[in-house]
Amino acid sequence: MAKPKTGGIPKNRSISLKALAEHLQLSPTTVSLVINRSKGASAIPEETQRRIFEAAKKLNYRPNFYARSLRTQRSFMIGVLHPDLSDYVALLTSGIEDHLMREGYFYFAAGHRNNPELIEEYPMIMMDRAVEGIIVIDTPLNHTFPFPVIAISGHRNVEGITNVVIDHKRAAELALGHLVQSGHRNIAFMKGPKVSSDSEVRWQSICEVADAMGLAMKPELCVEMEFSTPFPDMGYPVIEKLLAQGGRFTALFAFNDVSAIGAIRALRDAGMEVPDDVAVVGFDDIPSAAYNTPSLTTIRQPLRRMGEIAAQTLLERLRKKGAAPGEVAVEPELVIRESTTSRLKPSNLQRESEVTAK
Amino acid sequence: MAKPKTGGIPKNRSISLKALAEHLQLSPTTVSLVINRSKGASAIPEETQRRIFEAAKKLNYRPNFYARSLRTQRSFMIGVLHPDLSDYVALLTSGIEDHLMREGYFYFAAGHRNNPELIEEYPMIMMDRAVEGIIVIDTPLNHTFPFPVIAISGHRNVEGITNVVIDHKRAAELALGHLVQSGHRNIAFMKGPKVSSDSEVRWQSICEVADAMGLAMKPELCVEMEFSTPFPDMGYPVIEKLLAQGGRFTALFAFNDVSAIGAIRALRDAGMEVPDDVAVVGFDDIPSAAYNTPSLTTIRQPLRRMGEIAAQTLLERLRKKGAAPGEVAVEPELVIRESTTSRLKPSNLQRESEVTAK
DNA sequence: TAGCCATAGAAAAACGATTTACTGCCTGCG
DNA sequence: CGCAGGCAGTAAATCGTTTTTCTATGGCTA
Repeated sequence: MAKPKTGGIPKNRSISLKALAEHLQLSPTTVSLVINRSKGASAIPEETQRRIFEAAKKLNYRPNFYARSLRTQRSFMIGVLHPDLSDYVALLTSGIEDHLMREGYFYFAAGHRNNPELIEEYPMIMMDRAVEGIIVIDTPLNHTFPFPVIAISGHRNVEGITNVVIDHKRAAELALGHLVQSGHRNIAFMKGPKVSSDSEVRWQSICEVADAMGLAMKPELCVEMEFSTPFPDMGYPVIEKLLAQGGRFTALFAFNDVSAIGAIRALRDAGMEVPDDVAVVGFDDIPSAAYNTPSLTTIRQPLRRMGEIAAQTLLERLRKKGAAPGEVAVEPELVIRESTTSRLKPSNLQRESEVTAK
Repeated sequence: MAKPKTGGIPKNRSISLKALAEHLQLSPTTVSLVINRSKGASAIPEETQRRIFEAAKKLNYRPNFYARSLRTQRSFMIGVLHPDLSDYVALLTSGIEDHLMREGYFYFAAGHRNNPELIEEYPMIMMDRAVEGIIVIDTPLNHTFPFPVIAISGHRNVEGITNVVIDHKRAAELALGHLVQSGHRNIAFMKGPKVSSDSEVRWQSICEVADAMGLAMKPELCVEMEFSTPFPDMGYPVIEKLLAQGGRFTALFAFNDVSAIGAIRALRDAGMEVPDDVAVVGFDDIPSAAYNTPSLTTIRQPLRRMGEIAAQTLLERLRKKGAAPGEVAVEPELVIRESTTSRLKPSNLQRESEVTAK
């Protein structure tokens, strides 16, 4: 095992601007002006500026973040609120993080676990911590806030909240189109749990599209999930219920990939093979969708990209106050894999691609 | 769709202590003392205190976080540094978050993607933002820091860093014991990628235990992963390489669950069935392990718990400075599922349990 | 020679809390 | 009568910046 290199000195809690100024025999004002490259610094000669920078580097001066924030009223801090750190959330967050870091922002995250009190409280706490805006994922908000708010997969129409959503109508067309073209008529549907903000809109779109395609949605082939977890267990019991309802079906459109994986497990445990007995379509295209056995046919949401868009939109709103787009939509994509066809080889492992904003 | 209830007023950026004091015809001092329940507040009569609290509530007074932090030199903020938001990291983070929130701390997270510059830089940035300590996940640190640091899956011996680790020796005993008992002699081994801090220790333990069990580790049955991603693709090419080396084996001990899933896919694509042709053991017990097909036999790390322990240890070190335990170890557990046995039913879906600190 | 501008920098007032010393005023006690 | 101690607070310093306003000197121009 490597020897414990105890490299670079601990960098003790750094010195203050005042101390630095004293050391330089200058006033704090001057030093501050130069360090921040303010317009006022133009009056300070090159030589002095050099001295200042040099000393700052040598003494490892690092401005106190709190003092600075207190004065400038800026924190370069964004709050991210989500139900739970699922795969889905992790990908979105990853996209958010990418963009924020590039722009010099940090974020803090909090998971409310669908606890209504926490959903109320966290935004307040974040506000206390002076975030400049927040991004909520799959979380319904009822207030308006004194800062910009972006909702990913939010569908409320709240003043000051910009929704980043996927085109659910198109998604339904892709999924149902694929199944119908593959010859399926008896399709079972899984409605998302009430706590998930996408459930209602996604369901409506499916109904509309099915109707437009002349496809009957038989009640005995529809089930609704009762709870939400970030794990496949959320898809298991609902399939048991579906089977108990006794309808016959050759295909299943699941609410999302996580529940589709649980559903497939439940179908297998009941003696049915996927895709031979039942074809299954998921939603999201989380990383494990491609590696599940059978790999999942699914409606891909460009999650990373959606995270980036959310972050980008937020920062834009921060720059020019006022203009708050109500919605930014992205396009879904159909990814066909084993769960609706017989074995493919090699597996379809490609990742997300494009996006359209409107 | 629900009508857009625009509930509770925006809570404009809240008033200051001074304003509140003025409104009450009291000095800021008094109000501060009472609000913070300082010892000095004992001199203030009940009635006045009531008035103060009432007004604070009515005017929605919320102390300015920056001003307060500036004065008290406390931020109640922890930094969490990780390579990437994988399943593994998400679970740990979830545990960390649980504990921190309970104690009134917040955290910010950053993913360095194994970029050495970022690994250097992020702790500094976090320090600038006045975190009181940091928790690193699977990230090697070379400095010492002027605040407590906890490393999950870290194995360096650095002054001031407390490592939270799993007992790898025990883990190897469990995995190899299980395979040997099931009659396997020709076992293939996957060594983790260099960037992962667990790779070396885990490998050493396997070698020792194999040796102790009189099990030969044939070179043609050993492969090392070249890269690390949070997705199963990290396990795919390494199996192609293993097969190309031409050794015969009936079992595989993968580096972790993610790579095990990719490995299983590669084996299948090469015409071999799991577990019938090859038994596979993973490591971690991430949520999808139980839902993979075949479900994964694996060495479970109590990830959530480890996160909690890390957070708890950090806060303890924060309270009583000085005492810095070098290591806290937790016990692994063997979870037997389909990938090493023929089909089980129902699937073994239980979650993590206990832990031991030493 | 008055007026003006550029140069080089400093003083002082914020930002919004916390905290250490005080200040009067009363009352009870020896 | 003198004073200790409790009561009910307050003044002022401080945390470390940023920013607006100011000064002092010298040189140039009209």
